Amino acid sequence: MKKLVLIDGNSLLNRAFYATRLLTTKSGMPTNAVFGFVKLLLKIVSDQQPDRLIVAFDLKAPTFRHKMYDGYKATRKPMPDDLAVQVGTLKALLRSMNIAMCEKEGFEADDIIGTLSHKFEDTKSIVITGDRDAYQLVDERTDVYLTKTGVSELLKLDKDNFYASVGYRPEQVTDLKALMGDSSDNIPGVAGVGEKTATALLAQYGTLDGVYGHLAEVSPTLRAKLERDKDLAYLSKRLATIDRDVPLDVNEEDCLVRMPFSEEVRTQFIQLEFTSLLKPELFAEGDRPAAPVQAVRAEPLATEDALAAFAQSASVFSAAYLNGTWSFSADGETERALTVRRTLIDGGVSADQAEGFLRSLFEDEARTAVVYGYKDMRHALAREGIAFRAKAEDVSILKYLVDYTGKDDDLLLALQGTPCGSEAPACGVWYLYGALLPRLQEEGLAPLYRDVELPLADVLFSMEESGVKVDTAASALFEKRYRDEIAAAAEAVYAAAGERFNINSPLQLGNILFEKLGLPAPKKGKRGAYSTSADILEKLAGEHEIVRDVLRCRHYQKLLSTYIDGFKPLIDKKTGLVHTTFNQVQTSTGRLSSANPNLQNIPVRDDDGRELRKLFVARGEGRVLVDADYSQIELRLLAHFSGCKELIEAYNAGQDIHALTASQVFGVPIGSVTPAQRRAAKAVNFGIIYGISDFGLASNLHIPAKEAGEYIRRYFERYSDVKKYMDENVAHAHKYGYVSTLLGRKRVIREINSSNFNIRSFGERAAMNMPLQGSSADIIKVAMVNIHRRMKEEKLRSQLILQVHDELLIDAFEEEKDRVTEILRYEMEHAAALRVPLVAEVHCGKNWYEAK
DNA sequence: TGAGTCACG
DNA sequence: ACGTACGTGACTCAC
Repeated sequence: MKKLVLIDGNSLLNRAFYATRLLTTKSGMPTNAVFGFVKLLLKIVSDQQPDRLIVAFDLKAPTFRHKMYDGYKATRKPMPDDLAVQVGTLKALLRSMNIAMCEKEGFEADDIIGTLSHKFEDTKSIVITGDRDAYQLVDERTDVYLTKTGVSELLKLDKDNFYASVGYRPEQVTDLKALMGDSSDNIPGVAGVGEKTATALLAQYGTLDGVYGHLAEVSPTLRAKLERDKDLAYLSKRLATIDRDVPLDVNEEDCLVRMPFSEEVRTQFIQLEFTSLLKPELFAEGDRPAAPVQAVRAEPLATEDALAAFAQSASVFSAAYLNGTWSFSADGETERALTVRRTLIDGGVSADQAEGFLRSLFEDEARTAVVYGYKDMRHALAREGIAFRAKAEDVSILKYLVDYTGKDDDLLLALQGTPCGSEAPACGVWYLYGALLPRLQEEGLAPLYRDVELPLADVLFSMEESGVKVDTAASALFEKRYRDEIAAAAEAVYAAAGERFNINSPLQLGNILFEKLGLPAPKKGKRGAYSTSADILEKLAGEHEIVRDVLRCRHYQKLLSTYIDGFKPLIDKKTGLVHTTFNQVQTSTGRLSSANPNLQNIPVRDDDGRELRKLFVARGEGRVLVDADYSQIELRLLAHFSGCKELIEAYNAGQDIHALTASQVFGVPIGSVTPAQRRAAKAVNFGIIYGISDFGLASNLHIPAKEAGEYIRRYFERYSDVKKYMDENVAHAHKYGYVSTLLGRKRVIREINSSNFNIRSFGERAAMNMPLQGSSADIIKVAMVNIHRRMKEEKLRSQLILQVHDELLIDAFEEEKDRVTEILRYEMEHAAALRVPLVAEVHCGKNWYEAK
């Protein structure tokens, strides 16, 4: 006898939605119902091992029951938006999984299931649903599994246990509903008869007809109710009765459960961020390198012979370093994988032999090492005194370029869904490499990878290794000053408040300012929390002197904790250098990020904070810092991409672009633009780059949204090509799901087709901004690679040490200063040929403050 | 661990 | 009508 599983899709999705905590992807797409559904589906398949499986869905169109009774399901609330958007996601996923789906206009999923449960010869049916209506389907060929509180718990009802579990028989279900009704479907039943009375009546008289045949025997009040609603009772019975004769055209062969799933399903799981479902056994073997897995299991630990044999044959190998253990894998003539512990000596290999092995692989320029995080591995080897001279392939960069998801990229996560266990990361790296390389080609990203990102990894390695010199003596002076300022400001705050409290706590501060002192505040955020942000406080500065002291306290607290105390443990005591880490695979636009410490957010905007830059100095006598930054690179890219004639001509003529914008927006001659007008125009130009909105511009300029909207209207009226360009970006994102940069770097924007206005609007702004921000990143990366190469070629000893998005900093020898300045300017200005000139401004100084 | 705040381009 | 600027990282508090 064959086994057929029939799932009530809507019912189960609904249950899964309420039983699973709200999950969303990083981009905010809700996925909890789909996740719960798929998890249960996989469990059913694994537990039941069915031959066939069909998921039935309701359609929105009215059914025959609506025609019988206007009120049918009239009280049902509409699906919440977060659930409604998941129906399409689920169906798309099921289609990829080759799961048969069935829906029919005019019928509900129940009817489809009822019909299919008897359709096929020699088949036992299992119905999965959260709806008790399906009880009536239980018979010798049909079991019903009801979802209990969670979704993973199922209550099994079959012919034998039904009466004991439920208290009546399956064929009585419709009669029961006829009497008691069903509020969820708005089935009326007999008024005044509930579950208890109905069950008792049916226990006594068997059927609805039986009840009405023995009306004389029931109590007068009950008899009156039954007589009055007799028509409703029979109508209710028809409404509750599942139609088991729906005309359906279902091919039995299409309902086979096809496991394992295709690569497409794996891709969708990754996109939905269902990482816990990425189990290797669920997916087809496909193009996986199967051999290394076998080898790993056969030969997990290195022996002297194994090392020698591996080194002999592996001209291309993958390597990973995790928790003190190296692992290697190769796909050469002798497929193998092995692990080497550096500290614990396993398999008779000594520490020296292990080191020799590492050298023979990594210091050999003729080999290719495929790794995940080349820069980090190069650091790890450097700490052991081993150079990384082999040609490198970095899978983390491949993944970043090809399959950007915005998730934290740790190796183990990336390896989920590969056939390799955690004991063999190198095998996983090899697998990912094989999977990603073809996609790099397909997407036209190979030049960006080979000519820019991969060489850049070497540049970043060298920048991190060089480090930046910090003047620790000066740092101590700043520290003293900040502590004094904080203490004074805090005392002033306490005096004005009449009590001591924690000024660093927005909660306590809000209560003091807005409750105790009664300052006016717009209530903001959930649970009525007050905002104490600088933006709000600055508006209140005139109301009470405490506000200025709070701001002063905050200001110095920020400088002290982030740039003095925060830096201390990161400064190398012997050398006085800080070595930041540049993350090359983090941002959605292609920019770098900097951490531990972050050297890309050192204060500069206000004069007081800017002084901190005096702490970052050239590393000794005879050295100087050379700083170069692009002038308005994103606006120049906007002129280039949009083809806007006015902007292009202005840049070619070296005009002041903000003044020009001011003259256009405010309708005054460029010579009579006031400083305030120029400032406003500058904000408009920034707004354009960010994907402008009247509200955003208004809050930035502190003007009414209507006025801001007027600025924007005038801007786009004057620069209509810019408007057209922005619209094209949004349209492209809608159509293809991504936008791209000058060098073809892509950002997938799934938010763009969201039904949620906020999420969609965010996607549209991102679509407008990313090509500009990302192209700027492309260009400075090209410049960095070329600058590094030029300095090497010309044997200069000066070192590139920092990149701050549109700025480069070189720690230069005095005698190389002029040459370095020339190289910096030339390579930055020639990193791309645009319709407008690229301009870099270069300055020198003993410290970063002077050089800026 | 997440929210609030604030430093940068 | 909706409720907002784009991209980061670090520190602090409070759960």
